[in-house]
Amino acid sequence: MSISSRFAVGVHILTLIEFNKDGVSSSEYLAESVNTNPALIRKIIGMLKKAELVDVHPGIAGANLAKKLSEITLLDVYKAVNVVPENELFSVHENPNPKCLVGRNIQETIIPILSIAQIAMEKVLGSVTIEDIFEDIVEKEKQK
Amino acid sequence: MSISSRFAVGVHILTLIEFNKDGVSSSEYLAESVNTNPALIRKIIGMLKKAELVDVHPGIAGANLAKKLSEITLLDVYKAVNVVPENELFSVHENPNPKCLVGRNIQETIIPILSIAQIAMEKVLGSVTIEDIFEDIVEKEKQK
DNA sequence: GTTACATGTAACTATATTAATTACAATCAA
DNA sequence: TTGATTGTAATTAATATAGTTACATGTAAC
Repeated sequence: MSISSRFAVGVHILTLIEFNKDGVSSSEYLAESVNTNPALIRKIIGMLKKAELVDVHPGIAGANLAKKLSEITLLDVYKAVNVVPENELFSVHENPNPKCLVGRNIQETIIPILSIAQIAMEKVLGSVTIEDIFEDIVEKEKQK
Repeated sequence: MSISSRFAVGVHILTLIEFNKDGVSSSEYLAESVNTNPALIRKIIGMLKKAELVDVHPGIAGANLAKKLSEITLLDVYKAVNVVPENELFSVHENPNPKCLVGRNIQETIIPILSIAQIAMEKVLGSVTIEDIFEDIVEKEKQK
């Protein structure tokens, strides 16, 4: 199974809001770039708002960044859009048999290891900001 | 989303086969420890067999390890049971708008970053062997 | 060769998530 | 008041998980 593309879409949205900072980033505008429909964008924007990454108001067109580009990491977005349950990237079978030596110890043995693996992944996301994405897109575009 | 517990069950199975190496690890025996049913165990064992981590034969009761404990990493198990598509822990929206600056660059910008995050996670799994799990269970049990 | 038992698989179920979509109430600017 | 936008609920189709039943296939032992 894969982590929902809500995360990638969230990054796309935030980056595009910045590129379009002199314009109005309505859900319809954003949806056209992502290539999906506005309702889905609004759902994701709602999550980003809850995490205080964007400002957006009912009745008023357009979303704006609530923080500086350099202060929003991919990890912030990842957590905002709720694609992985807290500390549960890996699910573990629930009721191993306590009468068995392995059954009664396996969870406390592997859960910390799986947690370290998850944190290693999240640490990478935490080291990249939307500003990095922004700059990289500028670079990539230059080369075209 | 979470990664399927097939992975944790796979680790459980391999560890238990080792603890039970003087006995017969039938799918029914393993299922009792995992606390699920034998058919599910056989399905997972089948994947472990395909990855050459266990030996098992139709008609003959019991599965055995095909490699030394210290030569089986959690990453081997993770790949064997196919819980995450190759290099696609993160899914990315498929058809961003090429007419938009962000749309036509976002994929090639974020995919390498997401790949680095995934590899960081997998590297942790690659650093732990079933032997480590085995030893840790021995330790945990001593403390009880 | 028949019996007993185990593995390998297919099929089916219930549940959950994703992504797409429609619909509409609530909100605000002009 | 009008027109446009956000917020949100509901629906759908597709896919994955985990559990389960059923049975053909394969092997050993009698």
